[in-house]
Amino acid sequence: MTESRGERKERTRRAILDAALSLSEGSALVALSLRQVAKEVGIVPTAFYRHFPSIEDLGLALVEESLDTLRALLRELRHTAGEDAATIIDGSVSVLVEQVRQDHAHYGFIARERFAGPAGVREAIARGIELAERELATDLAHLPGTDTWTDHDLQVLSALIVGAMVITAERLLGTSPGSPAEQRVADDARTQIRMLLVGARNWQSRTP
Amino acid sequence: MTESRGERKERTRRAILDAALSLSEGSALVALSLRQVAKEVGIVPTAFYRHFPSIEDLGLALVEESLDTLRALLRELRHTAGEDAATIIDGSVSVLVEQVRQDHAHYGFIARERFAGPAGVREAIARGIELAERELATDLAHLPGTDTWTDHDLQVLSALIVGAMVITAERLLGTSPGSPAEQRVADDARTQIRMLLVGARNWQSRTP
DNA sequence: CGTGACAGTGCACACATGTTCACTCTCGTA
DNA sequence: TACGAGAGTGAACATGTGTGCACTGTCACG
Repeated sequence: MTESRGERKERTRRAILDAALSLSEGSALVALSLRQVAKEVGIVPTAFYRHFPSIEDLGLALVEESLDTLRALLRELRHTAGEDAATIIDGSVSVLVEQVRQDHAHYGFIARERFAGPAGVREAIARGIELAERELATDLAHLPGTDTWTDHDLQVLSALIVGAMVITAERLLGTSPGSPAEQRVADDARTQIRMLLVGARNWQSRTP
Repeated sequence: MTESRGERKERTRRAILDAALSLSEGSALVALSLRQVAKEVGIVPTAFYRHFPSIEDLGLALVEESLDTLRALLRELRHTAGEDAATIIDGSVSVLVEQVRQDHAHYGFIARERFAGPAGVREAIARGIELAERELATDLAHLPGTDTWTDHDLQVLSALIVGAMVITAERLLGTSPGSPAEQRVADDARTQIRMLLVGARNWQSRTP
């Protein structure tokens, strides 16, 4: 017995989460049956209840986990410093590519459940994205050149950038790691955010 | 009997489509059962097969229909002329708001099934969006001021614009018609596309 | 007028699902 | 060392599901 009681429980909990993640791939959370995941994990259906009261709660746990990796992405992005804007952008997109490649399952889950998931799941994801927008806005406010900007315009700009990131992530999900397609998506994303930043640089907030 | 045989069949076909659209709202296509829609329509389950060979095909028909309304949006957008760029943008966003408001069910369906739907459905939607990007790119090419642009850069720019439109549509889906929230989303979208176009105006394609 | 195509019915079946309950066995603790 | 908590079992249930089959009635057409 090299495993403690708690470790063993945690291990099957993880197995359940992984099974759910893998099974819901190519479909949706709502099309996931308790018995299916139980069979995949290798436990009897009723044992599922020892870990989650329902599939819905399993979904919420999965969202929580996925949002964690999303937050990790943001943290990583924040540390992507550089000399000029161009290198910052290039680095950020690289980080995005890396993360999506690495946590493919989680990002796929978020993409799928963002609109198709149950209400609680949808709201949690929406909150996560909003948070990203707000954080980016405050980050932008501390950058030089944004002194003439309205708070609201900064908010709108970050929404635009985050939106571009989301769409890029969604596109990346459809490509395989290291493929030319992935490279193309990444390059295009870099170009897009550059365009977008050229726009920002020449922007002039109208005083309200 | 004021209804012909064919009209009657078409009517229950429509009823099935509408029922599926309404029932899949708040969930997903994959979580839709044949018996459920049959009960909603008021026919016996097996009668469903007179109209569709399976739920999956029902889904494809719904996608087709939804993509039709998407194409209608594009057509409408194309006719939104104006003096300067600003009025074109304002008009286009207004059209988007109007259309999403009017065909809420279809756009919601697209948003939900874009990633959570079965493979065939996902691909059909992806093709529809790509088509929109290509069409916008050729439209942009005929505009003055884009002579120095690379074909590829034009393509990337339209992907960016279409992406912003998609995200705006998704945001609009969460607001109720005529609400202040809807107004806010629309206004922000106008600002975003303006920013984006300022970027485009100052863009300089690197010769490859 | 008759007849056949065919939308819709009703029953049947085999199967999957969520949840219940009483149970076993084993680790951690008192 | 004794025991209790609790992860996992296995049988049972009511219910929902897709689909097959024989059927009925009625509109359209020869």
